[in-house]
Amino acid sequence: MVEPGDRQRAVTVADVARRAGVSKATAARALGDYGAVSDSVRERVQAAAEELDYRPNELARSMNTGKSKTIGVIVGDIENGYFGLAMRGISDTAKAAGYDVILINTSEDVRTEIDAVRVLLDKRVDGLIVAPASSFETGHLRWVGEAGRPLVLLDRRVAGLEAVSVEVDIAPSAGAATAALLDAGHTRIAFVSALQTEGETYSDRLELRVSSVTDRLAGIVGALRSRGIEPSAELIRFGAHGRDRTRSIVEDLLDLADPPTAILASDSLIALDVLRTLKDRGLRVPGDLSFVMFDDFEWAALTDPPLTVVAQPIYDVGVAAATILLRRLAGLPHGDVDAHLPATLVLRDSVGPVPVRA
Amino acid sequence: MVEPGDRQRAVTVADVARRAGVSKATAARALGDYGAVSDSVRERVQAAAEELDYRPNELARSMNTGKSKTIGVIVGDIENGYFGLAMRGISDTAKAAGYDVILINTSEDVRTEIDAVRVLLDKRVDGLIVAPASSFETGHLRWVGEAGRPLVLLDRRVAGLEAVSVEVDIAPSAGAATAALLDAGHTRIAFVSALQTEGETYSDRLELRVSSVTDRLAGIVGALRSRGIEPSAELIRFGAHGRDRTRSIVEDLLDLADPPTAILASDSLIALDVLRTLKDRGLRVPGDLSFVMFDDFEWAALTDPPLTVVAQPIYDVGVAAATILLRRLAGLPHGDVDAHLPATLVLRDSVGPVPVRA
DNA sequence: CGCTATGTTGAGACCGGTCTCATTCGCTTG
DNA sequence: CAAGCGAATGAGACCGGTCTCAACATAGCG
Repeated sequence: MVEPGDRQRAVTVADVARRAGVSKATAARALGDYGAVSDSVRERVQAAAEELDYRPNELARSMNTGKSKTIGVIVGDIENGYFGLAMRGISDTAKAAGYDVILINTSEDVRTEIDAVRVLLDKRVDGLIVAPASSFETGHLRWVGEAGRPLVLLDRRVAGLEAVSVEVDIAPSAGAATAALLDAGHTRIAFVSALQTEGETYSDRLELRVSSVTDRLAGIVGALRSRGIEPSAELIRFGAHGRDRTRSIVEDLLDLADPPTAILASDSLIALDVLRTLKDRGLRVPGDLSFVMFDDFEWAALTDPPLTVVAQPIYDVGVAAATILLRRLAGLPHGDVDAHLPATLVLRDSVGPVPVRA
Repeated sequence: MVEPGDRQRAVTVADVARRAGVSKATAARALGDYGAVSDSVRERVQAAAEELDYRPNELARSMNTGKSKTIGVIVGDIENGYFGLAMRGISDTAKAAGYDVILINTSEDVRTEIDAVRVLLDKRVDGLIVAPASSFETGHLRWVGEAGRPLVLLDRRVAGLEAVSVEVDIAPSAGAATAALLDAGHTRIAFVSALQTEGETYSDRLELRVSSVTDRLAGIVGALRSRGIEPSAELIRFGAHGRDRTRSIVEDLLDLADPPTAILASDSLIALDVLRTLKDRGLRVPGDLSFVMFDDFEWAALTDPPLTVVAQPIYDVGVAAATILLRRLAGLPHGDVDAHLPATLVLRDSVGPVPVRA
């Protein structure tokens, strides 16, 4: 069936037209069903296309329609179940609308993100979904609008940018998680995040690069203060990216003169490393330390002990982001307002009473 | 800086050429640094490009170079940590070589996979990495070669296809896991896989659609037979995709007249559902049942009990697949032979002695 | 001083589609 | 029966790059 020669040159409309005995323009019309074509010609052209196994070159098509039927997605780390699930939501939604997805991973590095935006724009994606690594350095995000393409922010918002963001309304649940800890008698509550800051420790003035972390902290600090507890800078830690760094932060926390009796982990990757460190130190949860993780995955109910978590509707965040982008691409109304999905506190067994000091 | 008018029309080489006072051809040469251009002109053109903030249209470039600097990846489910990690390996490797990645998810559905191949080929990706949903229905995989593009198979092989595959050499470890179970005294060992078969139960004649499952089974059956145990069809179960189906399979297994005393889960998604079902039934691992999971993730060491697993170098599989593809694209030698990466059995606490029958 | 080798440059074809415009044809209508 | 109209079709421009080829300039050489 397939001759060795086939593989080189692709079949074009011109080939189909020649075979059907019509002009290129007519063949294109019959194939793309636009304009007027007589039934007989249409059939003849379609038959020719069939015989030649014609496949349109989407690149060429994109070039003069200006549309590529592709959306770009830029995230910090697909390996993180959070983005994996969101990606799935985006991907499913996009596919249903006939769009494809180009994924770029930034490792939460702004430089990489800048390159990614450039590349995707150069490739003429129709729109972009970005989980920005920084809400400060956002010049490249502006390029998207300047190129006339819609942008939807995932999980994080950026002030002063004409882009809709889809976020999880995490502060209330962060507050609820903290309240649960407070109710159990904890007052020394630590928070560990992967976010990189410029070596600064927490204070009211500290502005964070990532809104989703800011929100977590706002919820936690709010709950603390409502019980008259002033957040302690030594218990709020950033820079826990990678196993080693997380480990040393946790070690550091445990070696404090007045160590925390509870830890909140900003995401599941950190949570795993924190738990592993605790385990290595022979500390039991919740016997020696209480623990809460942001994000819920199926394994969180199967750990020892099952983890109390702040569950986020991540898949739906992806779906919402893609839906808004797709609506904008279709010229449909989309509310033009940031979307907020609710998070919920799921109580399991990793929160317990404060241990009696030895 | 940015006028409202900017956003519509993109700056082209022609614009840059006009501004620099040279021809389009010369401007293109200066920008793409090919051909010969005098230093003065080069500088002038580059300055003009800078001022106009010129960005090349990659679509146009791709169209006549025939290269898109993009590779397509088709997997069953990115949500599955297995593919998530492999994707990360592919993505990292591709990016380092200046390639982008288009990802399509098939939900292990062959029809979707066929469409995906078509779409990606139409988009003129330079090469494809596919984890084929079926080793029987492979006509569409042939298209890739017919279109003159390299194809690398991920995790699964397909007979009679001119494509290199990158796999994990899983049979030996599957055998070792089974042997560990046998050593602990188990003889009723069940295997649960998500693979869809045509309603058939296991027999020697049953041919499976996915080689990685075939290999797991080969290792298991081999170990069993070497101890004189004939595999029992009622203990080898397929179709465990989705929580409900997995649950009913496990329930079914447990309700057998002679139920298994150990279960091997073909991947982490299934493992989670199996464990949850056991937990709901009030069964303890390894007290009541021993358990082994294929794939290792950080949480597997933190469950109750820590899981004995067959660890696979998944990230490296992704890296290897991308590396081979990239080498073929660069016209470099790549060995042209399937790559096999080793798996290892990691003993933790989910395997114990056979419980004494009540 | 004439001739060739080398380096620069511009004009324009080309990739494979889409789309505008002019032309031709058949049919209706006064 | 001629004018008028819409449908069908072909020719060719266009998208924004790459690349070939010819023209031209300068320099080196005998």
